[in-house]
Amino acid sequence: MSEGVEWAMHSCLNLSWAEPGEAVTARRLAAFYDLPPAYLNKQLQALARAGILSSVSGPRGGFRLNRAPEQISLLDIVVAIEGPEDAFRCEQLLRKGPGGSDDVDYRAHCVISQEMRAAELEWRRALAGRTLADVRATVETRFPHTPEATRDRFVNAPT
Amino acid sequence: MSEGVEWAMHSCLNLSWAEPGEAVTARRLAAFYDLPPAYLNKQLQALARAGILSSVSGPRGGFRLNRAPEQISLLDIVVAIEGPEDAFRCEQLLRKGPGGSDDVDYRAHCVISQEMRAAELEWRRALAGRTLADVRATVETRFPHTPEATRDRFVNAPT
DNA sequence: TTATCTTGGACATGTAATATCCAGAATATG
DNA sequence: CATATTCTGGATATTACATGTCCAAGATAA
Ligand code: SF4
Ligand code: SF4
Repeated sequence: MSEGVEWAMHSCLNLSWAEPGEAVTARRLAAFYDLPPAYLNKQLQALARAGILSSVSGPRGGFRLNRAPEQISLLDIVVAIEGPEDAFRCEQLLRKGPGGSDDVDYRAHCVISQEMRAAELEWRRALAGRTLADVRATVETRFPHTPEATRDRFVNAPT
Repeated sequence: MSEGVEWAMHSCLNLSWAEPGEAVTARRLAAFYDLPPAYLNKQLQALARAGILSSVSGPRGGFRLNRAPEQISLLDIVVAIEGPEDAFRCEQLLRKGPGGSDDVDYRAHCVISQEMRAAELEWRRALAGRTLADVRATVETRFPHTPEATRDRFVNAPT
């Protein structure tokens, strides 16, 4: 899994603590963890294309959450960055095996493929059941100062 | 996930149909799906190191299953090839965040990390619950000629 | 009008997966 | 014993992809 998923998770979480209606620059989000701004910007664009963030050009522009944190599942974020493909790659080996044919889609019949897909489905189900709001609530319970500290950092950006 | 997982799954499955006590050459296993023999050999070595296969040097040597198919879970195979690391990489971003410290292991505290780990645990649980014997039984039900065809291919190797 | 900021493409870099090769060790067979 | 076979493991090459940078164009607040 690409590192961008972790960046996206943290950026979305931080955005959920921004002042309502305020957009945050890619530069400021990157400065938060000393990440490469241009590259993080690409991840934010992907989140925007997925409808998780909305973007605003120009001065006072930046990114903000496009939905309520209750409506953003962790799976949404993962899929926005990683794409919808399964991690297990079925290259349809059976086509080259005995009695294999190019005309058959073995992904539909192959038992191995089905088992691997079933397992990934469990993974997706777990991620789909947790939202950004869940994560935010847990963090706020454990570290009550985090929302204020995050907003502070948005205002007094070091870079 | 690396392609070797798929190769390993198929090779273990094919080995489960070999004559009992008979070892199968890496070359023959590779010829099955026209895979690069030297590279597949590396995957088979990994399976052997993991105790899933046993290897025999010399003439009439090769690989065979080291345990009954009922004792080989799909997770065993995946871990043997991919390693035990989680797919989600926690780079401990919080260390560079506000109030971060190099002395703290944030993987233990971070909510994001915990959620991602919980999801992967579901994935592992699903894979650990299915064995090579399950897969083999399903294949034999759907395609009864497969065991015989596989043994045939072991004997009359094209390459 | 100007400075800011996103967009998206082009491009450079780095790293890991993929693939090949070879010398050495093990071993069945004659 | 001699030989052919096969695994072992390290070195190396190749390729694919993730990572990172840069720039020109468009949008917009002030
Ligand atoms: S058996 Fe399954 S995993 Fe293997 S090639 Fe066929 S569809 Fe793919
Ligand atoms: S919040 Fe979690 S995922 Fe992010 S850096 Fe900390 S431990 Fe890692």
